[in-house]
Amino acid sequence: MSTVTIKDVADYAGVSRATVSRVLNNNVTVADDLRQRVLDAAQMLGYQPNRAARRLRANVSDVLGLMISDIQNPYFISVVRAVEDTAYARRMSVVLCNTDEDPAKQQIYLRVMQAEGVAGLIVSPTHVDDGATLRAFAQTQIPIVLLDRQVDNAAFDAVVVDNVRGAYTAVEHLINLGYRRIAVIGGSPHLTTGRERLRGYCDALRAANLPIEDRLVRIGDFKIESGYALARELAALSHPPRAIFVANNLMTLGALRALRELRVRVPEDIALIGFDDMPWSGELCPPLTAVSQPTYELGREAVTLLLNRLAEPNAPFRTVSLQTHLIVRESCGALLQRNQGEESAL
Amino acid sequence: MSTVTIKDVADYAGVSRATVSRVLNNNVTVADDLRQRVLDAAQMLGYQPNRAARRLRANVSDVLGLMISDIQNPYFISVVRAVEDTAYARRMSVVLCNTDEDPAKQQIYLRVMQAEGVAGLIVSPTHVDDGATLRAFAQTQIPIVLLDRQVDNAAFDAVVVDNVRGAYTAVEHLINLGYRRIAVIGGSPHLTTGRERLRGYCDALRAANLPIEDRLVRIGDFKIESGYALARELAALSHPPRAIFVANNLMTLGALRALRELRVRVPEDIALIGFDDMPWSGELCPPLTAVSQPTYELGREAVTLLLNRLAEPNAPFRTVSLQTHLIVRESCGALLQRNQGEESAL
DNA sequence: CTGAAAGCGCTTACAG
DNA sequence: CTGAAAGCGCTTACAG
Repeated sequence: MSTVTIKDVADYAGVSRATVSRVLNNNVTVADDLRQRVLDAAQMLGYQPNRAARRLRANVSDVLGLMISDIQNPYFISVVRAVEDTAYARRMSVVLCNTDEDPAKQQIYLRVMQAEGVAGLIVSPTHVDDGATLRAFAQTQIPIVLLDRQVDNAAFDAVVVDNVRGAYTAVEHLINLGYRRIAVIGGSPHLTTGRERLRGYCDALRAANLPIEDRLVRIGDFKIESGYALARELAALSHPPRAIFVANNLMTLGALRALRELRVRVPEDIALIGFDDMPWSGELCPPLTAVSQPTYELGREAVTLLLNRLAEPNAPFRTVSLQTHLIVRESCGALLQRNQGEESAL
Repeated sequence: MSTVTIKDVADYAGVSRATVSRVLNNNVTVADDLRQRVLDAAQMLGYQPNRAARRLRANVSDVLGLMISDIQNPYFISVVRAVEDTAYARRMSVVLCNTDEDPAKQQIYLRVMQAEGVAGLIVSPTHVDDGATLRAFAQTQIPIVLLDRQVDNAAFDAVVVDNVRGAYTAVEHLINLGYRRIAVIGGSPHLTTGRERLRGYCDALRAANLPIEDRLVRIGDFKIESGYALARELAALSHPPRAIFVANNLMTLGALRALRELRVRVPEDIALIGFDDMPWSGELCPPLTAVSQPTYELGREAVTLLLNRLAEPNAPFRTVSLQTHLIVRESCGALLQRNQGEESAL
């Protein structure tokens, strides 16, 4: 298994290195017997073309860059898995980095990716203002596809979810259940996901002619701790909400912890719906009603967009928007037995 | 941001390309003024050495391969995060792949990693019998460090956890709580983790002079579904166990789901302790008592071992074994109020 | 259809 | 201490 090069294969097959290369990248016609000899030799010797050399010479790369903004988030895990699977099927590798929601780190990684010679980049940007940075990077001719979040003032291929509608549906569900005082724990306002899910919340209240109360609108940063802190604040209100819509999975986990500690019963005292489903959402306490994103499809679609872009560099940019769906379990109170009188008090 | 090469820097600084290279890899003395000119020029032009070229020529690589056996498992997420962080601090990138517990896929990825020219490899092997495969790979001079699992008949650097002791502690805890009929849902017997955690279970029972009952020993495959199926089987026994030790996080989640569906109360009817803690284990239903692994340290230590190996290729192989600790919450029944009479019936 | 040769962007003996 | 040159393993015009 010590390194066998194209020269070894050429010698073994009795042809030139050019011919070996041609056969293996089969873009051009090679006589059948030569082709066969080369294939046999490569097989025999266990030849594996050196990717670094290939990349250097041909400006052709088999590696995909994946820049995730928070690798601890279960949401992204599923995406990573999908990207990995899809890349594997195309015989590409993926180099992964975690920008940790930090624009500076993202900037550094962008340069690493360039130096690494990736064929293309899938990135969940750290900020709506990353447009300029990303556009500058795109000058290198390395295509970018945005994942999960969009960016202002710049056009890229993107795959996202219909956040407004997802949030709307969740809040509407609470309203239909009879809740009137519904709070929101929103996500980062410098992220499109944060903005859009908040919009969905507001739209749903307005559509039901319900007031939007300032004190019931709390903005966090999509991390566990902020969900925890904000849920505590809401529960401590003199006139606390009867339901909360939480804009992502991590904050939902934080909120659940806070309410547990406070001995606030979910859903009896306060109902909860979270954005993002997780494989174990049904085992949480209580089983979580959640807006489920098609994470696997998101990742797969991102790779597809990237590959299409590589094939057609000048095609118009395309945004693929996928729908979410609500999974109703117990935290929203849908299973609660209540009488009419009680309902009007929610 | 279009590509600037070493030639551009050399021209700009008025030196040869060799000098630029020397300054940037500062292994050799260069006159201070030249050095400064080069540094300025590089800074000025935003020079980023082409990694593919570097790898090709110098056989020096800045990329670490990370081969994970199940990227969906929250356990590995934390490890990935640690590896990523640590690599980043050393200015290295990581190329990730998911072998999906499949030896064939692992084999393919091994070749990809070689072609990719990684500096070294961190791998959680798919099977104790992967020794031969990995040893063959090691012929390429690319060092390997094993993570989480060991392999038979082959020596590598490795970072693992004391599984026997971790499992022992968990089962001992159950025994101390008064449980006598304790079942186990074990992991894959072709993995050292599966074997060792089972051993810990057996050791603890023996130490307490408790019998090991065949029907209370169920072996799964570390996936959710097997935890689910096996928990159902145990609960359906004519004389079901009063406590279960589950050998990993995913199977624990499956067991929780099964018991919920069966309306078996945890811990009142059957107590549960799982191997592996998760950030949201406290929010599960009920809050989970678990054997916590120092996942972040595991990942960090793996990178350290790899870097040491790169620096000293002939040092003796080293296995770093980290300790786990038990986090007591509610699923084990520690918080249950019981009287003496009841205890003797467990 | 096939081979000899140039060259991708680096690093590193080899001279001086 | 510094530069000219060779060469890492490929691919791709350029001839034939």
